[in-house]
Amino acid sequence: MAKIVAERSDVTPVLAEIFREHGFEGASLSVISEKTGLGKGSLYHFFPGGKEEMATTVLRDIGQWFEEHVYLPLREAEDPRMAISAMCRSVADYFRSGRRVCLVGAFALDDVRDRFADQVRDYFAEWRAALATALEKAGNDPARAGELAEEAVIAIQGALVLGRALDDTAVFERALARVEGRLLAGKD
Amino acid sequence: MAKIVAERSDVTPVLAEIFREHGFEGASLSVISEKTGLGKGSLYHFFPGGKEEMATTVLRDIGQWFEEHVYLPLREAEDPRMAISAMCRSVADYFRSGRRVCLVGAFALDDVRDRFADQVRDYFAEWRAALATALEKAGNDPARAGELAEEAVIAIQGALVLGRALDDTAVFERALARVEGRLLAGKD
DNA sequence: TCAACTATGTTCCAATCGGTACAGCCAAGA
DNA sequence: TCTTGGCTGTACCGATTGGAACATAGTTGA
Repeated sequence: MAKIVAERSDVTPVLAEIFREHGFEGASLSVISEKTGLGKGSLYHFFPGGKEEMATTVLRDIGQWFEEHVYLPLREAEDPRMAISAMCRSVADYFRSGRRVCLVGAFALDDVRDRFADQVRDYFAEWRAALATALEKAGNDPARAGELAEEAVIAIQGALVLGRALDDTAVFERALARVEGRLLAGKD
Repeated sequence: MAKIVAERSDVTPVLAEIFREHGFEGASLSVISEKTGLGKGSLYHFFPGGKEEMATTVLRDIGQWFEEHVYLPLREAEDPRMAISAMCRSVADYFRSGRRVCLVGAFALDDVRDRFADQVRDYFAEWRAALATALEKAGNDPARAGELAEEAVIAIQGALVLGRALDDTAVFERALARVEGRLLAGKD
């Protein structure tokens, strides 16, 4: 058979979507094999550690994407208010207006959280910290910046839950608009 | 062997805790059998429909608890502001300050949402509606009441996610305090 | 007192699980 | 051209899955 893709980096986003859809336990090797188009042999060639290595790879991938597109722009922005707006756009894009689930959030609610505790914690801790940094640069005092940042992350995650529960993308869009407004206003 | 408990209603809360801890796919019959202390024979006597029936029973149980302790008091409160405060206390209790996960929220993020879509949707829809009713009675106009209610439910769910991800119960407590303050203030 | 019924533990089942072994395939370098 | 080594499909492994069957023990009503 011809060498078509054969790079871990090509398979990782597909794996991410599978884990998002089925969760860790629900993602069986057979559905992984089917949706990636890779036989078990290939899967274990790329991920000798099996499902666990697939999941950590996916989590690292997600972490890197957020670091590059969200955390770093927030931390190093010249105009923090513009960076915050940009974050909201990126997040809306990434989560497809709530149609897409946050894999890290889903893992956090599951008992697999324990197996990936470090990566799950870091994802949210860095998000909160980067947003707080931007909020401070926008003129909020440290305590207020931390509170606003935490509230924003909470609202985004909660909106993903509620939006999927009600099967209504408007929930997420409304929530994100509120988040942006409150972050930019800075007051209660 | 002696008849010890032998009621569905005795097993249901245990099942709920198992599903909360492991998710639907992760809750195998063997752990269910172990934690309930019931053999497979007994489990299938009480729940002929297998795991699916166990889950729907648990969801119905949760729905009834919230109807009785949260939704109904909110809808029929004489003093809506006191009812809102009572809701916050009930919720903090129920979720054990964030140490306990919202099973319905966890299901919403999983692909099992599709199998229990109606129960998942109703849980959140009724919560939002009951809270909005109380907020209207407290003097908010309907649009504002709906927005505040949605925001509160989102914040609670998001706080459960973030709290578990960071393994920090203070996250949930802070969030709930903010929710109560904002619901009672009524303004932005 | 004795059948009828309910609850329970044990056992078994086919299917599927995650994972391994391995033989061959292909493209590229020597 | 031949070799090499990364990739792939297939067959298979033991373990576990969700589920069903069944014999028996406890309870109950006649």
